[in-house]
Amino acid sequence: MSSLKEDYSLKLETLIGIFTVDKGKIKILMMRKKAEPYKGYWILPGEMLNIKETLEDNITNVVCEKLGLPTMYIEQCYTFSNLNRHLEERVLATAFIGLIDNITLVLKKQERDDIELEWFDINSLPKTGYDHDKIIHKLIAYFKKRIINSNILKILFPSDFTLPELQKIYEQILNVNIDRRNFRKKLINLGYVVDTGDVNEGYMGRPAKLYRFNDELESRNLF
Amino acid sequence: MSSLKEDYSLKLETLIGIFTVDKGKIKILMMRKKAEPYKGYWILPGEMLNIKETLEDNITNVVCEKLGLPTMYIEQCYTFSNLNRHLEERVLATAFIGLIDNITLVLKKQERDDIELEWFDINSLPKTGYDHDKIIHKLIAYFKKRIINSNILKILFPSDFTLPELQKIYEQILNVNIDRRNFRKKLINLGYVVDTGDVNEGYMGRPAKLYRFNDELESRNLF
DNA sequence: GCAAAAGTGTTTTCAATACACCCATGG
DNA sequence: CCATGGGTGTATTGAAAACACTTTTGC
Repeated sequence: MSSLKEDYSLKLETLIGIFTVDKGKIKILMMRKKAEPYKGYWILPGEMLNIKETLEDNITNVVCEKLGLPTMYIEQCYTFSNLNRHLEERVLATAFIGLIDNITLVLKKQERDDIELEWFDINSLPKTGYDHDKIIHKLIAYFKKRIINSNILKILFPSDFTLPELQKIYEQILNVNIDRRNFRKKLINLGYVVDTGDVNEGYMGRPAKLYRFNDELESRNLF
Repeated sequence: MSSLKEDYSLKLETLIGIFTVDKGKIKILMMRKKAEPYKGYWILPGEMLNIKETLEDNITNVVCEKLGLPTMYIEQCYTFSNLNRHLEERVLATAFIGLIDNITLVLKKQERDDIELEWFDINSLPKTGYDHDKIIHKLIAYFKKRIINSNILKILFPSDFTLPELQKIYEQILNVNIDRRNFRKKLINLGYVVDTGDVNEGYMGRPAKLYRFNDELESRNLF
């Protein structure tokens, strides 16, 4: 009977794909594994779930304590339960996405010696350990879907972004080209973005006007 | 050290909210609990996850073996990890939605003595055990969101449904009234539904034409 | 013939699309 | 002055929304 009871005893880890936007590119944060197995491979940050904490507390702790990042917007995405995820024991994984804007990220920047972190463009991912490749792709698909059918893009674009920047992100996510004039017309005429009156100087070409999202508008699908 | 190891050992159960549409109403299947705790209360069907199975295998098994229902469309929704979900031990729960059309359901109908099942209108739910009330509401919200931004409504409406039926579901989900003429125009003109040529006789009033979804059309948000 | 429920058409408004030239800055 | 990148306007098409009367059946 005690072996039967043992049959229901599992381990569960958390994993998080943290996304940001930098110079028109969507990036995800990965961590380099320092020990075997998969030494030198890149993995998603995460931690084994302790019996005394919730998944959400655990992942918040991973973000703030382990990674040294600011508190950020987090959503649960999926729980992976393949039998052979880990080599020695049965470990399930609940995966999250986290969103942080690049400005906050740079302000908070604090290097840590004990972990090696790097931001990868979601179109050129490194060699990953475990089943993280599969998980990352699910997280990216989830991220894209959420950008399209919610207004969480606001989180990645705090005040003072340019419309060409925003357009690049939509083009990557929808995998289409958008006409610049029609894009501007849509966002401005429908009241989604508001001109701040400032411009983005110091780059090549004509300076771009800076905008912010209009928080008073209810969310709806733009594309 | 062995107590530290114990700290990461958890139990995880599956739960499923099975949805169907019957006479223009959205229903969810619940099970009456036969033993303490929460004896006599209604709960979502589910099962403790065994160390040797995946979540998906487990929940498929719950549907087919435990409930005696046909194989159906299932999606994972969320993993709940509150500390006090169960009274005695720590049990997490991964919740799923299942969709089945009423025709298939009636054909497969097989009564079982050992479990008491009942379909509840999602607007008049019974008294539930554990934290299932919270879980059901999350499942309903997820279900509604998926109906809106995917084409899974097709699963609930196999060939030969009427447009007034379909409209009622949209009205419940969107919580708005839709003009009958505009509704028909949209679905028919955009090619989403196809007239089968048959009509729905034997009810009060003028018989309704029967339609089926056009499978060749790619999914998009209709509302 | 009446109650119940379903079917139908027109007009107006607004968003979607397609498309080409000018403007402001840095070097 | 030129290269780079950003900003702007118009015309056409198609869908969204508003709106009231007629048709078919069961009883």
